[in-house]
Amino acid sequence: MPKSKRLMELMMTVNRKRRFKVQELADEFGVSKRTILRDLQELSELGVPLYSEVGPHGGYQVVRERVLPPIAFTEEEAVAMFFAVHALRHYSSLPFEAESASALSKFYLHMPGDVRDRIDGMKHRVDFVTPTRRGDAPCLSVLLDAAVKQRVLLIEYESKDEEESRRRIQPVCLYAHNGFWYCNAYCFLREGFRVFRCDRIRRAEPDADAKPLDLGDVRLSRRFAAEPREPVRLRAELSRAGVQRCEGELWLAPLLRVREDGSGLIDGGVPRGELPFFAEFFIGLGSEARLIEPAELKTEIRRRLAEMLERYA
Amino acid sequence: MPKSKRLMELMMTVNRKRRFKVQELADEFGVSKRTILRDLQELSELGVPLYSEVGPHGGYQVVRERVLPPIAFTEEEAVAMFFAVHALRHYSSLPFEAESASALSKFYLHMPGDVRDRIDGMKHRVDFVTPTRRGDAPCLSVLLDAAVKQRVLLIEYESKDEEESRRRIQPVCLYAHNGFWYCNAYCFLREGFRVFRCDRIRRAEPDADAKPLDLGDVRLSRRFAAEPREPVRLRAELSRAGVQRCEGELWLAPLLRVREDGSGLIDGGVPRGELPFFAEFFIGLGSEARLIEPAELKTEIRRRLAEMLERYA
DNA sequence: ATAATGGTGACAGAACATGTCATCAACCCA
DNA sequence: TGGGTTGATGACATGTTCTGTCACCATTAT
Repeated sequence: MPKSKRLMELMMTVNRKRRFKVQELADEFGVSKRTILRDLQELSELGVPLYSEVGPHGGYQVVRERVLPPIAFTEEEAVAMFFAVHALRHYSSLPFEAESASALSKFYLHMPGDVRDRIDGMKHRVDFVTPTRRGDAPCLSVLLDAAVKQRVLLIEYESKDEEESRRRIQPVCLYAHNGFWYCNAYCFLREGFRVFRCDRIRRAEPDADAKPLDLGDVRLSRRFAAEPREPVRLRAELSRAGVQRCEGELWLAPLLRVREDGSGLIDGGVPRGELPFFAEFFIGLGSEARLIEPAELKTEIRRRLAEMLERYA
Repeated sequence: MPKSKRLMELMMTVNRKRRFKVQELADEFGVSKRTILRDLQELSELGVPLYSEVGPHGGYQVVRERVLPPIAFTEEEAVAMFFAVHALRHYSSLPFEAESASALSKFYLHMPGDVRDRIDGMKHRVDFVTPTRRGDAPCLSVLLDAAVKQRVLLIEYESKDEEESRRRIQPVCLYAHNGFWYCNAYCFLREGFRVFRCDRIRRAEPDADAKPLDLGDVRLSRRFAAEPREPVRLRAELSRAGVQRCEGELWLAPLLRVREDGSGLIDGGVPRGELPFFAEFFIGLGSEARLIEPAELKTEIRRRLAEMLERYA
């Protein structure tokens, strides 16, 4: 086998088995220990973070992150990666922030000057508008990791009404909406699914003792929702423009039905406690929505409208 | 020079000068033509898209995109790239869509199985909510390109009121907001800066004849705005919650002032034609905003509130 | 102490890369 | 048409690099 190919395969092998001995690889590749040693040194020079210990039970290790074999990207692909990461820059906290930065700087370093200019030019010409929020969400990575691996976390949460509580949760998924990060999770304290705002989670750490539930295929599906307490049936007709505005609201998705002609309707149970919120929401929709029930929501809306009329008198 | 190094340098050289002859490179690297030919063949096999023509004035070319020298990424960096691109998936049209996809598939191919699993797991666990809109914006790449290079485009635009028009524009910047793409541009027809919704731009092609203006440092700055026709002074007080909601609205940014305590005010000129829109907006803000002037906006708001009261009676 | 492990240097021989040459095939231009 | 330019390919001797072997050192767990 030519040396170049061997180096590639060596890199892959080394990444697969994170610990190994020189003799092992020598046998595997059918070359001498000496050659493997020389190869490993070259890999080191190429950036693979190798670490070795002598003595019995010693051996080589790939330290920290494993490395992918070198990949040749086209300039356009590199630009696309810049674009994608650039698009997210308004999110104050993101998982993988450091990693994106280091990946981009690798691209940047290997790029000829004119492509750099192109990218620098683009940075000022394109943007994704997202409301910038003050709140940092320091625990995002922990939450995401727990969601992927389905582990239980012990968190300190400061809820809307500023009560602080400690509870065990098992994250299901994370989503960013309107500048905030939210986490859908099973809450062992409330014994049901709840949504947490990530910037209100002060601390989060894995709870190794707690047994995770089998949440099977509960995932990102938007139909995921807590069973409301004291449910009230909400029904409303939406014009086409009304549908468009409602489609942007994640929490509304389970209730929303869109007809072929673009109009639609809202139908489903909502917790009675949320009625004030819905009042505001329907006022915002103006004449794009026609509320059918519940009557008490109509009353609330009338009350607010009257109040506003007075303010604007 | 060892062969491996020579191949690297050859790749860079070949990328710099997009057209070259074998003899040139042979002289430059101090090896024979035969060797260069063999090397070029290897580069080809490594994925560099080379194309050659025989005969006088023939020679080699790097076809289509140029290729970066192979870069070794860590697994975490690859995952970060997946994350960034995944975040954008709800945008139905994006510049560099194809390129992102091909870059990701390169990462994916070179990844050991467990990382693939991790990424596949993550895909269902994290999301960025953006309203999905129906309208495609087929011309995004052209617009972005024109913005970066400051070229004039000839576009067919279908404005709100469904009039179709052809006009020359010089794009300044692009931004995505709330699921739609917008393009700030100087409009030669209206002789001023205008904002175009990209999905309403049916066609766009470079107009080589037209002389671009020197728009110098007009860039993404949010303060960029057309001088309103028939300006009317708009003033309003905002509570803290009101400020938070207004911060999400790009078009409002030039008028918005935030105080230290989190409250704020809106102050500035707006076109009279936009008043109906503002009426709706202020109704949506409910009691989080207190409108000071203009009086005619107050009247309009009262009218709408009364109308809604009637609807909800 | 002993054995297991990594690390280094020297050197002959094996494997590979290179240069030279010959030949062919397109293609342009006069 | 013919001569010049350029790429493409094969053969082979030669030169360079890579590899295996061996000898030896250093470190450390048992």
